[in-house]
Amino acid sequence: MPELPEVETTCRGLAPHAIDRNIHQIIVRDSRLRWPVEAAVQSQTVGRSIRDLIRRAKYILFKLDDGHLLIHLGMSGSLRISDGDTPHEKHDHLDICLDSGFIIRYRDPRRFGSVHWTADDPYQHWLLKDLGPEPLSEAFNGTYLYERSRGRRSAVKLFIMDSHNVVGVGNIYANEALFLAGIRPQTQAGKISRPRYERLAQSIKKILNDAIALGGTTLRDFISGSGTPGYFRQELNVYDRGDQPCRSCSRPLRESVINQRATYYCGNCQR
DNA sequence: CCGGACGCCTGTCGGC
DNA sequence: TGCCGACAGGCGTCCG
Repeated sequence: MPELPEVETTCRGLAPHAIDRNIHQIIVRDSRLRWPVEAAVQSQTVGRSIRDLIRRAKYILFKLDDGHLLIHLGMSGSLRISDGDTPHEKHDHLDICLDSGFIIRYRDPRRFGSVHWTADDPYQHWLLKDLGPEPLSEAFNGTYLYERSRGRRSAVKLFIMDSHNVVGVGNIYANEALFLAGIRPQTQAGKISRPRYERLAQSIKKILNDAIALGGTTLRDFISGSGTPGYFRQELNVYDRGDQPCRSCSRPLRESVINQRATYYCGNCQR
C-alpha cells in the first residue's frame, strides 16, 4: 500500500488538475470503505472549489472553500486523474468530478481506505489529532527518537512504524531505513543509543526523500495521480529480497516476521 | 500506559 | 487445471 512517498507522489500528480477547480459532482458507487462514506462527502462539497492539496501523514487533504475532504488510501487505494470518457472499472468506488471535465477517481480493491469531510480544523479530526511528527520536518530528529523511545521495549521497527511516534513510515521504508542505519529491526527501541538514533532519523529522511524523487515504489499496482508507476523499487536494498545477497557485503539477507509483518535485514551489516 | 494480536477486504501466488 | 492457504504497501480497536 501507499506509504508516505506514494501519497506525496499522488498528491503532486493531482495538484495541477485539482487546484482551483470546482467540484461539479461526487459519485459514490460504494460507500463501504474502512469507515462508511458519509452523506456530507457529497452534500457539503459539490459546488465548492479545491483551493489546495496537502499531505499530512498518509492522508491527502483537499482544502475547499469551506471545509476539507480527507482521503486515506489504505493498503490498496489509489487516486488518479481520469478523463470524463473513461468508464469506471471494478473497485472504482468514488469519483470527484471537476468542472474541467476531468475526474479524480478513487480505486481501492480492499476498501481499507476512507473518505471524510470535515467543517473544522482537519488536523483536529479524530483520525489525525493524535498523529506524531512528519518525518521530513525539523521536529523529527535523533534527539526526538532517543527521548521518545526511553523505556520502550518493543522492536525498533515497530516503534518507527507507529504513527503516534512518527508518521508515514510503513513496512517497506521501515525495513530500508533500518538497513541504511545499520540497526537490526528487532532491537528494543529503548536500548538504542542517541548517536544511533541520529543516524536512524537521517536514514528515514534520506530514504523517504529518495523515494519521493523517484515517484515512490510500485510493487504491483501503485500508480501516481497522473497514472505513472514509481521507480524506487529498483533502489530497494532489503525489502522483498530475502536470501538474495546484501548489496553491501554480499552475504544472504535474512527474512523474519515481526508482528505479522515481513522483515528483511542483513545479519552482518545490521547489528 | 504499553505491547501484541485481531480483523477489516479482495486479489494473487505458490504448493499440492 | 483446481483448490486452499498464506500473504500483501495500513491502522483502529481490543485485550491482557
